[in-house]
Amino acid sequence: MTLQIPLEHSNCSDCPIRHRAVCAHCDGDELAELEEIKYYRTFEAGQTIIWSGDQMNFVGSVVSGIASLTQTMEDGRTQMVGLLLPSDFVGRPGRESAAYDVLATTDVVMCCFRKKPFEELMARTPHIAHRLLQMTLDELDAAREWMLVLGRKTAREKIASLLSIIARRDASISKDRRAEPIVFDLPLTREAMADYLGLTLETVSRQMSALKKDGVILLEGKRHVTIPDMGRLMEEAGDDTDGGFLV
Amino acid sequence: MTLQIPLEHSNCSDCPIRHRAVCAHCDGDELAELEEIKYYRTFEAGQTIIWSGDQMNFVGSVVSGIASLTQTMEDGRTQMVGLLLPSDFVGRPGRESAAYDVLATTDVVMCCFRKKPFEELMARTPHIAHRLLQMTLDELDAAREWMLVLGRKTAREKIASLLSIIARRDASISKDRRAEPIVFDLPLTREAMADYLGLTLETVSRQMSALKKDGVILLEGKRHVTIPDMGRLMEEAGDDTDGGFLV
DNA sequence: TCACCCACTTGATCTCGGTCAAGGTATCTG
DNA sequence: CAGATACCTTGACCGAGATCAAGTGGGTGA
Repeated sequence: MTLQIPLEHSNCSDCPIRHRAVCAHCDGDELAELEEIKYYRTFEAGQTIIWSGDQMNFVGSVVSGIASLTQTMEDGRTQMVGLLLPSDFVGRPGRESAAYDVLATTDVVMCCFRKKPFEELMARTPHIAHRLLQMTLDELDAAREWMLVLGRKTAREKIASLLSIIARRDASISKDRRAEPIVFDLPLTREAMADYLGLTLETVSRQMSALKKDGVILLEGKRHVTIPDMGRLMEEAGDDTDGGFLV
Repeated sequence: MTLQIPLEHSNCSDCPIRHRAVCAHCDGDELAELEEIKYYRTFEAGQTIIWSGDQMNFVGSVVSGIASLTQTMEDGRTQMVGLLLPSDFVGRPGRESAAYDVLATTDVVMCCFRKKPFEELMARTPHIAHRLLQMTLDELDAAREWMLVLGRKTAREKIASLLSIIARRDASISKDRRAEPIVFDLPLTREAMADYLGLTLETVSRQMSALKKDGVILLEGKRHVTIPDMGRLMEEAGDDTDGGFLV
């Protein structure tokens, strides 16, 4: 999903974008400049961070918590079009207004930069622009993989795909040994999963139960997931078995 | 979908990317350099232009014809994840291999640039990098709009959405008067439409017939479409009535 | 002119996931 | 502790779209 900074690198700063955009080619002036235009904001679970169509006066990245980009039709049908995990970037340099609602799915801390100065810095600093292009291309890849999920996969495959995406992101942070079970807490409600996958929450619930019954996943409570065999999960997702690990 | 250069500007050159990437801030040296690394390739309808996973040694843009980015699962289910119309850009600066199959839906002429020199030029030329970032953001927006279509719209709404996207692109090239009927030839087979929308070709056919019966569209033969009332079509698509024209 | 092909249409039937409805469980509050 | 609330599960039923199966029509080549 979108973008990710290995957390062990965040000692570079408590703000991921500094590492991603700047530290790779560290430059004291740029760091100082970023520091000046930087500020933090916190949001509670369920709060709307940005309304679609609003003027956007900042860009930034998620420090902790989960946010989502969602689109809503007049009759209330909603589709999540982006999932923002810690270290993901928010905002569109060069665009004045937001294209989607950004919702805090859990409590969220964001590190923000005032947009105008950030853009000016970007214009003067080729490697920041380059970094941003790479990040955007990553997001585009993620969106397109997601389109295959939405358009062609069954409900069971959709759930397996989502679990494997989350598991992969979690696992790659801690370790990439493939054989051992992967354990994590689901950061999404059943409803958020449904909005992600184009399903209803009832179907999500049923398929979670089915995957549990079949031993593909283990569930403790409603959110704590153990994946005993990642290969098995990826078969269920309809991906080739180890594609995700080779990316 | 994706990107578009008004065709009346193409007198700047027969190759769209020169206009998009360069001419806005014309510079003789850059133009000469692009000219050197440029070449044309033609493909027949049905041919695969690029295989997913292949080494990509060029970037470029579509001069004429329609190409599509598609993903295929092992069992043959396929989903189109990008539709490339004339003037759209192909390729991922900074990536070595292709992420999707690129198929020629009709006969296609591409204008290509050898990738290595193009990237070098890009590194030296901020406004090309900037242009590319804007194009990629546009594609990301298109992909996310498409995700709403795939995840939450009914078959009828999906067809109406596709027709309105194609009509809008066609219409904006010639004129943007809203009241008059819009006429165009569908560049896609029913099967390609199905792959675009996550449907079967039978469902596409049925919904086309239904829209015709209800007077939302007029059909002469199988491909020639007239849209008497664009607002009506957009209502059927579930979009707000004039959103598309305000973009 | 006929045979063939390809893209498309239409019909009959089936099925997956949506809808509606009832319960369950954990946490918080008065 | 009772009641409220938010989140989740499960069951019964239904319908939109998939699947399977003919059939149509226009274009091409022998």
